[in-house]
Amino acid sequence: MKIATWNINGVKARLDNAVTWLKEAEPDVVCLQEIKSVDEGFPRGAFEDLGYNVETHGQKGFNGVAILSKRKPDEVRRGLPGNDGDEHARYIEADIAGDHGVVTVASIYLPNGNPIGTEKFSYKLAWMQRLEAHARARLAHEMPLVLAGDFNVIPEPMDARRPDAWVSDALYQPESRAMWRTLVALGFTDATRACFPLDELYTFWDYQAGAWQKNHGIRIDHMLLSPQAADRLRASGIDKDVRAREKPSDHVPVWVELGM
DNA sequence: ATGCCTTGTCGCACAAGA
Repeated sequence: MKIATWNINGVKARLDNAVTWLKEAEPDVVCLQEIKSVDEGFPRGAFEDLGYNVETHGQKGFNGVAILSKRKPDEVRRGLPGNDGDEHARYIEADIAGDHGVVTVASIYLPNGNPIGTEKFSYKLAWMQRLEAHARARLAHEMPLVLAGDFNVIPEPMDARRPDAWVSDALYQPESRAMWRTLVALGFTDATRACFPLDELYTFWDYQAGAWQKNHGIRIDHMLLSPQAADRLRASGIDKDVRAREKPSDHVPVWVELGM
């Protein structure tokens, strides 16, 4: 089973790009972030024509997440538990059957948190604490679980071409990175890094200042595998070439192949 | 130091992104 995640930065603006990539990559499950659409406005027909079931958790104008799945999910849950007053659409998870068991897949759009020192940064850290609590509860089931998405965290210096350029950024703050480590230490495997321990891996290049041309990238899109999912890890990759196409997202797809 | 681009919005500039 191939599972992918991609922050597409606007599903309507990226529709042609997304269809092209889906036909090439042929993932069984796709987690999307920043769909920037309400549920009713999501162009579901274009994805259904490719054989996908479409589950969205959208909102107007910004944020919004979705899960596309070749097999119809057994169950779908929307929103990250822990704060009923949180209006941001940043979390959706689905139980999806493979040929050998069920995997729970979450599409995550973790808050950016900039600028630091504001309520945006405290919202990010609070959201990460809620994610940790939810992940801890899910791990207790001891089932295959994949947390996939735009985590908006640069885990290590090697995950940025120019780490010094990010020292004042919410993505690279000690608190953000510590929360990331706490989450991973619950028992997750960072799939892409596990497959390529020493490689230069980036998933985002800013639109501005020629970041792509200068390879001024960062790795912030991640796939965390529970022990039961990690046992089945066959391969992982980053579809970097998507960034060089016409009208690209500033993020590129990341994927894992699980033997299930 | 700031903006650099891009998307979406009851657009005609601005918020949000990272």
